[in-house]
Amino acid sequence: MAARFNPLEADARWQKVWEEQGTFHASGDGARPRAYVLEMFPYPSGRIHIGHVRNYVMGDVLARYKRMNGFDVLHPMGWDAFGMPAENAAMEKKVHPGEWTWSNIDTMRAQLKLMGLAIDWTREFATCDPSYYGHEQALFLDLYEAGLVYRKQSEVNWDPVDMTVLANEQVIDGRGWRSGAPVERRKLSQWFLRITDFAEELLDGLGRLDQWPDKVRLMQENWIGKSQGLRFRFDLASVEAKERPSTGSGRTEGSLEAQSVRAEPVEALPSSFEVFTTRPDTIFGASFAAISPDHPIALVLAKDNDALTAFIAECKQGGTTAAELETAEKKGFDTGIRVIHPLDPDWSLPLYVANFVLMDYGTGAIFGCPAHDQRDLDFARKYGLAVTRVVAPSPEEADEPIGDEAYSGPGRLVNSRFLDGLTAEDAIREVIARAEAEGWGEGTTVWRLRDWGVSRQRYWGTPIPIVHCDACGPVAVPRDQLPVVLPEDIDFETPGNPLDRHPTWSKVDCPDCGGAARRETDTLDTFVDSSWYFIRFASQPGDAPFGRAEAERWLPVDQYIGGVEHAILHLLYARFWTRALRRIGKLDVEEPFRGLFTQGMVTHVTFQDADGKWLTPEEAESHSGPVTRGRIEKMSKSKRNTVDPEPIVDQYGADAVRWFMLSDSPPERDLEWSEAGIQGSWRFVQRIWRLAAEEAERGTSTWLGDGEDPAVDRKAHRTIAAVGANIESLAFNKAVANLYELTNALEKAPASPSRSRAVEILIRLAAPMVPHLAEEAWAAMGREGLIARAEWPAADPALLVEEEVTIAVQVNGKLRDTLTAPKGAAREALEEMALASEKVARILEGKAPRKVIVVPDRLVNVVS
RNA sequence: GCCCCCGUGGCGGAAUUGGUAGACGCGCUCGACUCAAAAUCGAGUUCCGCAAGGAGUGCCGGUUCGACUCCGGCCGGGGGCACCA
Repeated sequence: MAARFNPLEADARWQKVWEEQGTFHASGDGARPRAYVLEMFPYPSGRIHIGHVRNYVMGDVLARYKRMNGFDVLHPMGWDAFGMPAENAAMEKKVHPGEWTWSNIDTMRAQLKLMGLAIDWTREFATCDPSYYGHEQALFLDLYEAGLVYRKQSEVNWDPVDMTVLANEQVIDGRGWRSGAPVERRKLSQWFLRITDFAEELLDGLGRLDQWPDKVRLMQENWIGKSQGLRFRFDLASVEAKERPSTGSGRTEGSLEAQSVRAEPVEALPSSFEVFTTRPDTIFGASFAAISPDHPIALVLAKDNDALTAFIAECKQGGTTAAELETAEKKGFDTGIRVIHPLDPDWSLPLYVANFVLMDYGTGAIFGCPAHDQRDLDFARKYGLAVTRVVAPSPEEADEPIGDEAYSGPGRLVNSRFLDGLTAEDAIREVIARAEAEGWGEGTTVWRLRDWGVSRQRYWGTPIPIVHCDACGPVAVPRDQLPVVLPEDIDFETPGNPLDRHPTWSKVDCPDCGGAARRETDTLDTFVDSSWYFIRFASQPGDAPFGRAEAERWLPVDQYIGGVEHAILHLLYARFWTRALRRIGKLDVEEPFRGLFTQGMVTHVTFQDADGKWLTPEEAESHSGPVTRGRIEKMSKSKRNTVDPEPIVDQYGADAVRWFMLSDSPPERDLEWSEAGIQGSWRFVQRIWRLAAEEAERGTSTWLGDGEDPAVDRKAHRTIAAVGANIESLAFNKAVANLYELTNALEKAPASPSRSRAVEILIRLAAPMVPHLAEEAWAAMGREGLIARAEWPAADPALLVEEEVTIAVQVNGKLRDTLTAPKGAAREALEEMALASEKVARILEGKAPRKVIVVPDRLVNVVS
């Protein structure tokens, strides 16, 4: 038997055996319980980097562990293959996005296979394949027919020079990334999915996802953003230099819906509009009302008001991101109109158009209470509006002036007429009750969540299966004409969507009337692709997106693993899509992912030369000029600090790389890459090998040694329990430490049958992490079959029980001594032993302790 | 700006979730083996101190017999913010 494990030879050999034997095929025959382990599928960006390896190795350990525990494991792999980088490559390298993508897939598949992942490759697919996206188009039409898809105007980033839509990522400091022109917001008619119809159940469902990290559930909860509040009506009081429309009525009591002017464009100025507030208690602190620049009233007023038109145009500058909108300077335009306070007909407030009021949230209109909202306060100070305190933490502070900071804390109402003295909560209820009784408003729920805009003005995505006909409007592409396939002959010479410019692709006959019509040239958001791929992995018939019964047997995914950066969008969209399929009767699965684990990034040092040019670590080492060692950052192509696993695997073998990825850093936290670590892992792989080789040479059928070694037995069985528990909770770094401890103990232990058994246990426990080594050792020790299919050892409960425990002896909470006691010793006995300690006696100086706290099997704390 | 997370030796981290802080690994030091090196093995390694002892989990304060753990306030770093995936 070789003195060293040689991965360069062994890795490929075992990978071939696994492949030939179909070791990792999910059978789905129902003979064993099922487990579905899934890592977020990769975008084929070029080559695998070490961050991918970390992600897939984690899932792999769990998948192999589950298989050893008797599960029929589904552990698939595919490619999230549509996206912008392929189009960028097309522009820069003059290569077709498809060609670029498929070639990346080939490279990355080969690289992943080098890692020895226990994947069922028979289920692999790429989302850019018509055999995938055609089914996606069918699902889109299902949702369309169910009324869950609609079209509306929505804003995009517009590059006025390149005349093209920009992704948020393509807007750098408010400018187009290629043209450098200041970006504007422009309205476009786009397709939306009604995720807001599911807001309540998506929020509700979070409560039952008990195998999700709390922080992800909290983030989704905040994202969905349920707010209770009051929606109420402001009547317009006067319109300066403008005749007020005489109508004013037409509304019926209590029917605010009929009165709503929220989204509908209007021709003439209405007599009233609605605002929404979560703080109706502060209504007597109101000092202004404000509407969004997109509000119908603003648009009507702008028709013959050039200054307002200019102001609205000014508000359109800049991109669409929340960060940009919210950090923009708060600006307002006084319309000259005044609105009547709902609780006092003699009190009127100025009406502003303000850039910070979002048309998408609530009613697109607000009332401002500067004393208790920081944004309103800033606005009031800027425009010289009144600031009246209406909530005070104590009666003495009722007239305490508000400085630069709004008061958002608790307290009771002041300066608020009939509300004075009430708590804020009671005042909220009181105002809502009064509004409802008097008919000027009603308590309501609003959501921060907006509908999901899925239109993208890009080529490399799933074509939206709709035809636009002048006579019939938007018409669904008939099912028998799916998939709508992307044209191959396209050009990326000019910016914008090549589908738009294609001479023939979009020209089709209307499926309804047969007249000349035009294909939708927008493609679907790539988040749609990733919202159902896990269903397709479970079941992939040729003639349907999935087979319902088969998919329902595998789903939900038992353990989903991926980057925390997907905590909101991808995970929320996938949850929505799954629920939408349930609602339309296609798939009876409530939640797609039962268990979720969000892992940290792999980081690495960065280097720059004197000119600020980024250098790879290798370049930095051999660079002639001065080199600055930069921050440790997330691996990215642009910072040139990515680490390609392939040369490292070539040098150390897959197992050392796998082991290193699992060591040290807790998986949910970032891991800093270092070569020093990988050498340690290499050494460990060899240490296990030496133990196995030694036992193999000794020959386990004729175990030598001087009999049993109970300490080794106990250590081995405690390790079984600990490693199992730690793998199940994905605490791989702790499982690694457990295996190090066992290895250390076995290296020191003299030969014995116990030790021989323990070495075999060690090999089995390590198998999910270092599978090639484990197979090699398994074979060398003369075991039958593959260790990949061997059983996980069972821990003997009798060997897990401790007989003696070390008790900490504290005086006033400080450790002064320790003592050894039998497990389960009585409190009195422990107290007596502790007080007998010389060290304790010395500190007590003969005085009697005031109190003694005993925690059985743990500690005694003497309080003096 | 808003939401979320993280902060422990020279470094990565552990601590049964309020009960002996620093398991395990990396690095380093000393020693063994070697002509030498690599590999391997042994001992040591939070800080101050010869020691006794003292200090110590980003900072300040609080709760508790007892706080890395809970609470309040700060500082620093990271992720997400709806067209990056």
